[in-house]
Amino acid sequence: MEKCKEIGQTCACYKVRKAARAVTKIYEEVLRPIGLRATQFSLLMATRVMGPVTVVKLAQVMVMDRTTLTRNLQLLETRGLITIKTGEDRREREVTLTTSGMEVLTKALPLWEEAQNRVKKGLGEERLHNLLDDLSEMISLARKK
Amino acid sequence: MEKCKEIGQTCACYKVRKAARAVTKIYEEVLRPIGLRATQFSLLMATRVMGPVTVVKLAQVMVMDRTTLTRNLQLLETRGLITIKTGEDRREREVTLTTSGMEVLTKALPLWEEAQNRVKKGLGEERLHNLLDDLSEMISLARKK
DNA sequence: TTTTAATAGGAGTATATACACCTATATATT
DNA sequence: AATATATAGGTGTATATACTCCTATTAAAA
Repeated sequence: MEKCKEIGQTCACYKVRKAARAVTKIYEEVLRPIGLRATQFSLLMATRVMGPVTVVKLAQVMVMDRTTLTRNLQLLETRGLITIKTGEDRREREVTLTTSGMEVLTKALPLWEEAQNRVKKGLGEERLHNLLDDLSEMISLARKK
Repeated sequence: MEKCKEIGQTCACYKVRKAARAVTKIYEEVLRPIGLRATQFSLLMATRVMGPVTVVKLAQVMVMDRTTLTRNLQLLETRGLITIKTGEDRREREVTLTTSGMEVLTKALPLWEEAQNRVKKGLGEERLHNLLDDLSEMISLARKK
């Protein structure tokens, strides 16, 4: 049980989750004025790029459980930032960004940039780039099985 | 709005949260047989090393909101894995690992090692080490303000 | 063509997370 | 000592997350 101390420094899960809480705080602080959570901002961005897109496809890209995505999308739909309607294949549901959603994103972008710059300056551009690459690797690693 | 695509690759918040979901899945998969979530495992570990420890102190170390910690601790207390009792300073509440909690940790450790090894092999020991260091840097960066 | 498989998605439930607002206790100020 | 302030902690509420089990629809097999 003497390992416990090391694990606090070496456990990938612990460290990544802790970092997620920490970095989320930075971004949500700046996004609060427009009432967007970190996940919501990411979802709107993804929808902007991929939409119209099905729930399953979006969940794959976000590495998010399909049912988690459903709940998250419902909130955005209620606020009129996206639309969700049945696709040609009537099993599928297509998610699309609305004009209102686009407007919110336009307001969000400079705020996002504030947070991103703070992280960039804090870590250094080089190091941040490296970090993001390594995280991508970790993500695809987890996808494999 | 053409920036949207890049942001998917460069947003630190998005990437770290996504990685957290991905890596959590790996660890929770192996921990499921003993009924521990990733956060619960980390909390037990932290309590093992730091306990008896106050809620505020534990929250600082975990970079977790105090109230979040309260809810998480309640679950562990209900299961008899920790005890929470009023300290000398009667505002404080001291968290301590129980014998039962220690036993669960003993069972959890080899399972945790499975997951950790999978990540270590996937990324390479060197790269993982680097990644964890960079995440530590990001965490302390977020702590500063 | 009927039956069976696979796929897309939702609802129930439980945990994780944090903000706003509250109480209790200890410390500092006067 | 009485009051004010700071600190520790909890509750209400809302979002985030994912597992299990369910239905609907499409595609495949017989």
